[in-house]
Amino acid sequence: MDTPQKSITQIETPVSKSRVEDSPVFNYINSLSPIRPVKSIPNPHQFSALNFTSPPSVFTSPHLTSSHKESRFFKTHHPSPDPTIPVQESPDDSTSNEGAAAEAEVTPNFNIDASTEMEQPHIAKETNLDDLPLAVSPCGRETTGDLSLVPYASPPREENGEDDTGMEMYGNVQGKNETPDWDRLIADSSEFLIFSSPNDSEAFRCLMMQRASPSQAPSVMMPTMQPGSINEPESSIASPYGAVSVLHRGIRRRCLDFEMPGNKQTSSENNTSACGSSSRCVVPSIGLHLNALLMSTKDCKTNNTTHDYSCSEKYQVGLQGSSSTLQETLDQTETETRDLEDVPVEPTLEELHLSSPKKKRQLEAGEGESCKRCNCKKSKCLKLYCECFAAGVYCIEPCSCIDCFNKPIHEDTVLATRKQIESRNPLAFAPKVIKSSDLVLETGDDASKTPASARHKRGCNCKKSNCLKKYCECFQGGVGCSINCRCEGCKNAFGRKDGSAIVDMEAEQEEENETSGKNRRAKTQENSEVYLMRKEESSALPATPMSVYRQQLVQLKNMMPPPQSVLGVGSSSSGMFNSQYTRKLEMKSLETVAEDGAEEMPEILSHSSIDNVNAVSPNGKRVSPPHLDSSSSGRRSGGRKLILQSIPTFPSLTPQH
DNA sequence: GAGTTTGAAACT
DNA sequence: CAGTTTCAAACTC
Repeated sequence: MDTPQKSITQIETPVSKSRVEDSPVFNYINSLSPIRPVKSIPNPHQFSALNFTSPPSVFTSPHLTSSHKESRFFKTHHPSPDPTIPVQESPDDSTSNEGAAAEAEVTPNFNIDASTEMEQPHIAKETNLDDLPLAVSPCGRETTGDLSLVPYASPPREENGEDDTGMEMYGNVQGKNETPDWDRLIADSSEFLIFSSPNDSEAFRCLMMQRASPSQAPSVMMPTMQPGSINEPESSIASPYGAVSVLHRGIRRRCLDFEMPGNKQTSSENNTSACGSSSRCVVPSIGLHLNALLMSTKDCKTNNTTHDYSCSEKYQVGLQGSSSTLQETLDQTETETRDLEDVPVEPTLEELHLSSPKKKRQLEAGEGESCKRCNCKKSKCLKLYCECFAAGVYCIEPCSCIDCFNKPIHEDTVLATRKQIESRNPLAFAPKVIKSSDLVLETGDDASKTPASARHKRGCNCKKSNCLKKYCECFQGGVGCSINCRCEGCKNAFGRKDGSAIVDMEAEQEEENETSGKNRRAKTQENSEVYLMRKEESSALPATPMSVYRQQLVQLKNMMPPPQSVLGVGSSSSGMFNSQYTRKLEMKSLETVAEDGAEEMPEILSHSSIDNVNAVSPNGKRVSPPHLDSSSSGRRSGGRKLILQSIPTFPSLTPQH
């Protein structure tokens, strides 16, 4: 509004002056004076570009650092939004209409430029700012690299707007209005700033776009979003920054992605629909999604109407963003995969979620007892003795614990205790079962040498159970014993310490011999479950959530779904992923990827290779290719194949629907 | 459901 | 790091 007036005035002014003074010199001067700004403008643009490339101090300060580093925690997101908002708001405030218009105008130009630079022309089609750069996002992961950058974002704009259109515009403006240009410039600059500094904004938007796409968003978004109703503001705000983090880290990205979309576009829809329709309202919270998931799945199942929400809310302890992410990712992935593949994989969800021993127990006990949980009496549920606590979940009604402090009410205590425990043992809450590839990286080759690809983190110490009962964590986790184990008389059906085959017939026979008919039968089931669990776990741990979950889903689908579900002992822990642990895994995964040359293939392969002892190289470094495994063990072959298939499909997951 | 067994977690 | 104690799950009856 102001700008037009100003421009008019300015334009007129020179004329009036010229009339008054008539002297050509004055005219020139006057004319020049207005021109100056115009000329200056181009410079400023460049300047701005430069400045923007390196996030301007003003803008930068707010979003910048925190976003990346804190990406894990949703909380982090909060700060970010503020910066962006103010920037955008400022223009809007001054000229709400103009600001919007300016953005709209800018974007198109930007799009064009972006398209050229970004290489994605189609993006331009999308009118929304978010869409433009983000459109690139489809790239999703790769986007990170591309988007990365601040530099990128800023320059394009400058070039685009300023060089071609921008200059022209300004030129035109000069003729018409000078001031308006400034306003635009400011607005543009603000936008630039926003985009550039956070870069993520683009990525974020990409994510948003992908997720947001009406078709997709709902399913995926739902879980995260729902809680959003409560957290909406946060999520929405956080999203952008989250996006950044997301870009950098797959897991978080997705989380962020999911969040993001919900926030912006579908938030309203999703929120309502999600929360309302899907019972699941996962608390945005932070962590302990596993439980939430578990709870949600089970409890929800038991009580359809029920509030997953309550469950999730109750149960999830905001321990770690990463973990939460995983969980969310799982849910989302599941939903997505379902949608995509149309295969009814209901069991999958359960299975996935059931990873924790508790769940197993629950299942074993019967679904009626679905909520059965810990029974702590002296630990106050603040020690790893407590399965709930160990799983990062709050205790709930079904728990028969006494003097329980593992409740939302005592969140502070829980977190503090958790921290303490983590300080003592950073991996205390990490999944107990780790896939061999990871182990290889971590421990060296030993682990890999052992029969199963997945291994217990620390190894068991069984002396009387022969690693044939759930007393044994390895057995419970469905993984074979490894060199790390100090067990005596190991007869682990999934793989002996000495390296015997995992689920070999021999092992089964031995088990059979040892166990009575009933027990045997139960065991076989158990084993199968454990087996599946183990796979899931092993895969899940290191791999990015998406890939893992995908694999799991595929496996589950293909593999005859065990009656109940695979309870992943490790899964519980997996839910707990520590940030550190997650980092490690990520790092490892990256390494593996580098080796293999494929991003997620390595992980998958490793997972697939679980069964093959032989597959593992003597060094234990790399696992043999999946096909070998398939040939080796008939049972799993299906799973492996599936896994392989899953890999390719993986990428598609995000965007679809 | 009570009691026993077991091995991890915690402590020293 | 090793030994001991504590703890709660797993198991048995």
